[in-house]
Amino acid sequence: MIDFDQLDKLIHEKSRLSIMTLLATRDDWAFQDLKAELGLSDGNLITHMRTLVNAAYAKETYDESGSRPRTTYRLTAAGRKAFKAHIDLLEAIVKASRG
Amino acid sequence: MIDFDQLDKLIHEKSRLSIMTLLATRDDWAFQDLKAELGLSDGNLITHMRTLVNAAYAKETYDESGSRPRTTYRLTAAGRKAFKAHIDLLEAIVKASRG
DNA sequence: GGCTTCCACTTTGCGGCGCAAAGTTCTTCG
DNA sequence: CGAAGAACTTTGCGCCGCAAAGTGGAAGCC
Repeated sequence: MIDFDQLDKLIHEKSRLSIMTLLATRDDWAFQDLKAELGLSDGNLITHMRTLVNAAYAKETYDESGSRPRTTYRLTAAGRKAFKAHIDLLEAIVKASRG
Repeated sequence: MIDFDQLDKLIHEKSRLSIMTLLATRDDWAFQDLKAELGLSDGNLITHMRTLVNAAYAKETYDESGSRPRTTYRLTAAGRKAFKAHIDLLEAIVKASRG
């Protein structure tokens, strides 16, 4: 049977699952773009991003060269690996539920 | 893009996702069997089952005919439908993450 | 046939966390 | 120079997953 314990709680949470899915599709995401794309509030999003950064799943980059500050995020190798493992598990769940 | 808001919070939670997956594979599940299969504590499991029953995703049946009481659960039509929709969404997420 | 043990749930309490509202800092505009 | 807005940050509330303690009744023991 599937080992549901291996579902990474950090990734499984709905908002972070959506964030990780976006981060996996493109190298860099600005805070504002994530916010707009996902419709999350500022406070909500930053909390999730901090969680992902603390887990070393994402890396934060400040860019102060422009007039307005700009924070971008990208997956780390560990983040990409953990996300892939998570997706593999989800796929197994889907398959088990269809059988 | 995928609408992550449609992920049913009741189903998405890790423990309940595992419970729903089991309930979907077989008609009837006894409380004790679910507990043994998933390794959840009594209090944890009953809380989740109550949540699912309250949501009308599962139906509870008491059987007092034997010497020991026995509580069994099965998915309702609504539960089966909601679970299927959830699995469809997970599948879409998996596909989007592979592309 | 009482007394203890065990079984099958239930209830309770705590800790953690998602979420939005309010706050902060800095830049731009009149 | 003061007000407005942008881009985060902090704070506080409320919900909820979880295990530890509780309950009520059957089973074993003598």
